[in-house]
Amino acid sequence: MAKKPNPIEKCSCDVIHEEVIKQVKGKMPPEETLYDLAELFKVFGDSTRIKILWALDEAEMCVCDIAALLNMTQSAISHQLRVLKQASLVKNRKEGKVVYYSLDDEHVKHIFNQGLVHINEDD
Amino acid sequence: MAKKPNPIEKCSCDVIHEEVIKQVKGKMPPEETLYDLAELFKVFGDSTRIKILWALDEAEMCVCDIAALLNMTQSAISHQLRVLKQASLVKNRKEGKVVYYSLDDEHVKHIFNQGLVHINEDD
DNA sequence: ATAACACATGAGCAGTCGCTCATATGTATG
DNA sequence: CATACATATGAGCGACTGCTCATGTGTTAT
Repeated sequence: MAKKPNPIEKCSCDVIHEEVIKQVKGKMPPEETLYDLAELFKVFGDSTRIKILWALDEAEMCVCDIAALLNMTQSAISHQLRVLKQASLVKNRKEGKVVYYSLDDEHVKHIFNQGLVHINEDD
Repeated sequence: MAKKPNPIEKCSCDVIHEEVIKQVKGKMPPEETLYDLAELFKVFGDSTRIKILWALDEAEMCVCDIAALLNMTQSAISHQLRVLKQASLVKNRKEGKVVYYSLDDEHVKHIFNQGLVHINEDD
């Protein structure tokens, strides 16, 4: 088998299964979709935010309540709520001085549950 | 209303809804579960790993194939495959010099799909 | 207006992450 | 044996993250 010059820049090794690569490449979703997906999971990738989301799934709460529940500073919670809001995962309503947060997506629990299924497998 | 000393250390503000906090606290899963869940989503929170998982869902591939497909170095891919394997998301089999990777969890696509549902909502 | 309070936000810092580069490991081949 | 090749891995670097601390904003009460 004659050695061909590697057609792909960054990979120093020879391409072994060109057909497979071509086939898979055709089935991959657009870059942007995969990027957005990663960005979403990045938001879930922090235990503080997971706790906040889990708590808000149980009840609407104000910033101070969440801070007390998780035994963290108001500032830390506020920063995280900002991240969650930018990801369209939580919404808020204002009542005087108090801002109440709640979930803005009914899929959050579904995503959590799928994750738990993986965790609870024996490995 | 008499001001009570704040019973919780880290929160400087008054607890406004003690009943709600107590109720939600009772329904929260154990710390460790929420931490593990965050650790799992942290693995999904990188577009390179998302691409690898998506590709492996289409076909079993060797390290070199994946590197070529994603136009990245073999080293970068190898490092990421290590992370994915530690998370029990991929498995591998060795055939001579070549190591073939494939998905080790049929739930991966379900988790992705739930994420996509969120992304595709209007916001 | 002044004070008190709930919350938001910017700066800064320690820790983490994902890559590159060099090199090590392991396997087939001459 | 030496060589070539597929992969793994450690060190190191720049970028990012999640917190703290100080302060700003907006609302209510006196």
